[in-house]
Amino acid sequence: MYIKELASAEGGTASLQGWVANKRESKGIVFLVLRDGTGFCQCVVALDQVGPEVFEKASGLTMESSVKVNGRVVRDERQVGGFELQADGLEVYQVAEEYPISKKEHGVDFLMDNRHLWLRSSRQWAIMNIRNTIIYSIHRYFQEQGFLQMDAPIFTGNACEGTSNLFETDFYGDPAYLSQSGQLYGEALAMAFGRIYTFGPTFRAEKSKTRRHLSEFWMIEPEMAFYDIFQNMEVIEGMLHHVIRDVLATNRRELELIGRDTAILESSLKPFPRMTYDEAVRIIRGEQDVNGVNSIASLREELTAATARLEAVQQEIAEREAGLAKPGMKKGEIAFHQGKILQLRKEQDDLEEDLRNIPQWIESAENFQYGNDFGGSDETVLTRLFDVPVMVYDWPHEVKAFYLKRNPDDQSKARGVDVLAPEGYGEIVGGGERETDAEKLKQKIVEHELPMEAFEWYLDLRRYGSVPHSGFGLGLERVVTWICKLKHVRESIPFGRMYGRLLP
RNA sequence: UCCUCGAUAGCUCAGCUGGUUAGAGCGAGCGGCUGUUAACCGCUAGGUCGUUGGUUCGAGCCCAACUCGGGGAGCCA
Repeated sequence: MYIKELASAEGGTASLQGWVANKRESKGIVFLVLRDGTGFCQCVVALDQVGPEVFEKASGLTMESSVKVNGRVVRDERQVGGFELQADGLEVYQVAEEYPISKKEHGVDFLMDNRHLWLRSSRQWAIMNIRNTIIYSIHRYFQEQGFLQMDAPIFTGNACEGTSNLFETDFYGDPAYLSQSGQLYGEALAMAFGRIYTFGPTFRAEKSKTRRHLSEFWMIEPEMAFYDIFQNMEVIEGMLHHVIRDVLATNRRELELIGRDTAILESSLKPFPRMTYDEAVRIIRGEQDVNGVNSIASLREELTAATARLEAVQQEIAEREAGLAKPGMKKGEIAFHQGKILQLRKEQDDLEEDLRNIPQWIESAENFQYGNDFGGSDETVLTRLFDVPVMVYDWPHEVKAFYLKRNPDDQSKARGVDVLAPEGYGEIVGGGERETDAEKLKQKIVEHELPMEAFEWYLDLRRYGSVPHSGFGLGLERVVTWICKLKHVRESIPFGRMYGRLLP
């Protein structure tokens, strides 16, 4: 039986197999928190119930020891899953060696070195369950509408958008690259099957060390024949609504466990604001307000607030340290204050980071040059003003990919669309309507100095029955990161690959 | 590639303007306690202060280079 199914055995008996996630012990009673992958359940081993032999075994268990526990299923509202198991039998598979991950806090580097074990912790369990819901939800959304899931190759001979950030490998003596996008293949598939989506790994050899970059990540790339950019936006919004609704419906417990405030997720079920690049620029520069809020003014307010908070935090740290310096404090009290100080120092670090960042955001927002692509700070400045993802379309064609169609009414704009997640998460989707004219494409390929011969097959798509079509790419990990409100993408994927991280 | 912050016990951190035997909590081991939720209380063990070189009577602390890591810029999903 699995922990998830305990409700069906209430009042009866159950046999659980799993790992010891936590243990607390008193004379005559041992509390084992068992973890089996489907959930967590406290098992109570009482000396007078099981006898000295079994009790001795329970008492000798270490963290992450593997066991089988038989017992009575009792409802107990104090427990996470709502049930506990009152043991009458215990079988030990293995008494684990000293487990490196303790119940206290750890640093990122240590945890990443132990990622294979870190995944067992409740927070990671919750995140991975949400990731699973998101993946399943995306498949369901497209499958139910009749899209075909198709796979683009991972080895590619040509670069989709330039070669600078590609991983090069050896393909029987010829250079080959790991795919940085399946999009061009997606377009070929859409011309064959109408509406398709790819769902696969993508590789970017960017030496970026930021909280939103991975070298290997999973991308969903739908491509639809006969769709224009506005229909494309409908699909993006529909898909994200579907995903958010599914996560809210199936992962309430997990969201609570990781402390995710669901208010913004609920409000993201509203229609997403759609604005042109021009309008977004006016908002970033503070020339246009959003619901009465001005970007620059609100940044200034935040800067003031952060400065005041930092002073308060520093003062509290000083006070608590002074208190600790005095003799005669009880051990528990000392531990309490030390814990507080640790928390405050973390907050201090975060505030200091804000104080470094915000002035830069203000500067870059005030001096934003019309015609440029948005940087990370510009996205933050814009999305802070919304509680839903924002869709920005019609970008200056110079900053966007060669395959995007121009706005027929304004040739300076390309029909690309970026979806920017709120709360500072930035770009989660990039897409647009594709150029249909072979000659215009050729011209762009020349301008971008791309090897024409590698794109001949792509140009064929415009020679034989060219049609309007659109699509987009969704970064799975960025969506997981936003929905779970994680500080870093590395927690959104089982084994993240990024600059400086290849093991485990 | 650039900017910025950091590296002290198994883990998370403290260590004042350079000063003699480097501290705490957690974890581990032992003991105590029938209901705990990061349980609690007592005791014990545990350190070549990232590496190399320099300054100094004296370096965990100052300087330089390197290595590794955090955050950011660029680039992007």
